[in-house]
Amino acid sequence: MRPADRKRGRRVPGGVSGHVPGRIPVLLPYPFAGPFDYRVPAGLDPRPGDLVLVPLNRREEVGVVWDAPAGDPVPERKLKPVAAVLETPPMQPAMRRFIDWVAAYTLAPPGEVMAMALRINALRPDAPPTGWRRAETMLETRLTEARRRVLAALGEAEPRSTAALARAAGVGAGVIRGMADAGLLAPAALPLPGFAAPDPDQPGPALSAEQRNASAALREAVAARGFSVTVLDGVTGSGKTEVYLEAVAECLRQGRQALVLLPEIALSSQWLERFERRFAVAPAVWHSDLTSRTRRLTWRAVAAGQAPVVVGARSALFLPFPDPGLIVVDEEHETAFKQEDGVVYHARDMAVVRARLCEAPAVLVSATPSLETVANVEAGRYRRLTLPHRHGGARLPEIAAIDLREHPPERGKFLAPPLLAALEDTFARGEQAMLFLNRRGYAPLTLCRACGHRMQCPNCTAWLVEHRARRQLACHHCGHVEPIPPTCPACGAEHSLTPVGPGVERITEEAAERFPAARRLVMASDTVPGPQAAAQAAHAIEAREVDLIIGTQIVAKGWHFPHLTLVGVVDADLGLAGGDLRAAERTVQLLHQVAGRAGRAEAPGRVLLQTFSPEHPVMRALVSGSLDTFMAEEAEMRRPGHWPPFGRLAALIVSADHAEDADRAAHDLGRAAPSAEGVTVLGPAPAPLAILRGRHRRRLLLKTRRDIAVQPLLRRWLDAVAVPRGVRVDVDVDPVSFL
DNA sequence: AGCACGCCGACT
DNA sequence: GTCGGCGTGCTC
Repeated sequence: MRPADRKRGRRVPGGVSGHVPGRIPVLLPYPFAGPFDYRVPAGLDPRPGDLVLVPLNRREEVGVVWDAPAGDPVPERKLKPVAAVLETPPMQPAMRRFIDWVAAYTLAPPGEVMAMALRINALRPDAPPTGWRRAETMLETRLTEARRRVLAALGEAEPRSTAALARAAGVGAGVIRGMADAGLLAPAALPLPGFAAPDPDQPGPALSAEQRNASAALREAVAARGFSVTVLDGVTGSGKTEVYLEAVAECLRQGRQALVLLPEIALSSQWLERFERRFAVAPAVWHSDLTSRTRRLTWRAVAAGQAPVVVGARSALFLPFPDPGLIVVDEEHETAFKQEDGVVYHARDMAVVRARLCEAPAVLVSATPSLETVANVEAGRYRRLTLPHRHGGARLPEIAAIDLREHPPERGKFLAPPLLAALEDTFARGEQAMLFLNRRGYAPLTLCRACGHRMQCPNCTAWLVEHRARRQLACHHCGHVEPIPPTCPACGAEHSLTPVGPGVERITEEAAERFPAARRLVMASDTVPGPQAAAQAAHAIEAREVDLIIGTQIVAKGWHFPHLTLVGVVDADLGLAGGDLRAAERTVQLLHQVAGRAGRAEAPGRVLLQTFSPEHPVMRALVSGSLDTFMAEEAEMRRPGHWPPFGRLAALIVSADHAEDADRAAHDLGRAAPSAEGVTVLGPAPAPLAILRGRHRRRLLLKTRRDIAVQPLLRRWLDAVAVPRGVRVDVDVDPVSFL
């Protein structure tokens, strides 16, 4: 008998659990079509959900005992025996059903989906502690000044990490190492945030009557302990976070765990501060940049029910909550919730599925709910709570368009006179301003004035973006970089390469010329790379150490800057180019979110949209504040053609190293396309990014009525076509990107 | 995903 | 004569 079984008090053998006697299906974390069968040796009794060690092709792998018997039974003689049942807590039935559901919906191999739930190395023993405390026996021998500072910084209480200690003492990490070697410091486990119990009953910020009503409704949903979906739709600055934190509090009172999904956890320093203001402790956080130790400890704490609240990116959906009592998706309209590589899934939709499978309430939060969500409200599937007013008496900003045909910027410049005047006024009043342009770098295109050559990525159908500070041209799709050439690579002309169009760097340069006294801060994914940088930037803005923020879409996300009163959108038309189904919807959402950064406290906010088409419905909707009307009109445009949310879409992306291979495979797929009433196939056509990372790409789009499931159609379709080696077909169910 | 097997170039 | 390049195929 193995120790593991003894500890779990299993009756051995005989009691085989409802499967074919002596054999069990085991799902392995690889892209196989389904689980593999294994023989159960005498002395082991693996049950569904158990983590097991099994032989696989000369190796041993960790898998999970699955529920469904495998499809074609493999001949008895091929079966290998299960090697061991692991001590790790078994995977819950609700999680197994969730994995099966996601795999079936996205057409991903189930093992690949399960890998997301196991990828935490939960099995390895703990890494050695990574912090330091004072050694027990302190040899007060000749301490250097640096070493004395380290001991002073350390104090007697909490152990601290090498990096934190070095920073606090103003010494290098080498000093810490040396002290450890000399026995002055002893290793100690670092405390992990997120496991402290938040007190739901400690008083939080004062809520308005409107907020109290909404939070009462959410608390009821949590108290009902069943599946429901509530949409919390409140204008920017209405205090939605504080409202749903009351639902979290209710969940905690029940002793259940809560999960909050944020689109960009790295940028959520202000969210974490709000959480701490409400509950006095930090939540556990989950995202891809955690150290492996923190990952492992967090995963285990979640599995043991000891992390009361987890705030995380989309991958947090696959954490092993034994009994979640609430799932919140904040900024539910955000496309960042769509995972685009590996298993292609939408975390907002899968959060609703997970909530349903574990009979918990889901809350979708946004100031600009997606059309999908609005359609679900109107169909009666989701309940909607509305917060129509800003919190604390603040008013919504006044939004106006600047017609660039009437008010052109100076030649070679991008800020129109009315916007410059507004900036000047704002700075004169001592208030803060923001310029928004969703484009990183200096210029999106570099052109030779002599021969017309355009600097292009060697691997992608994309222009290279100039990053002047780094003296580089970069591809934003594949990461290719090259130095800015001194002469035109096509014609050899000197001084002929010209930047065309603006990026945030170029706008910053223009602002610096116009307003040399204004203190500027650029916020883009490359200048604000991580959580610390984001927190630092936010604090600098809050402390009024910054007058002008120039940023890409990362400035749109939920920030609260009380002294910010002017937002200038440099190119409001930017997102509308290209025939993307959701271009208008996304542009309205993004610009509305950006606009919502203005005037969140006493001083009223103002937003100026630079556009060449102020008559465009998107601009009209933003200016008049009639977002609901716009979305209703957008919906009516999609309804007759059965476009989402009134129909279903799935994309097939065919890619190959050679264009001919991609074309041939795409045409073969096109010929085998399903045809039926209510089913349309568009394409094949070259993808807008026809070459990406050196691979040639073609797209086909399957569109069906809403009452037709796309998965069986897709399965039959893909089974009917033999895809040659070297050609890949990726399936994207419910695509949000059409590149 | 690994990790074999397999058939073609530069080495002791 | 071998070491080894990574193309392709299998893993219950």
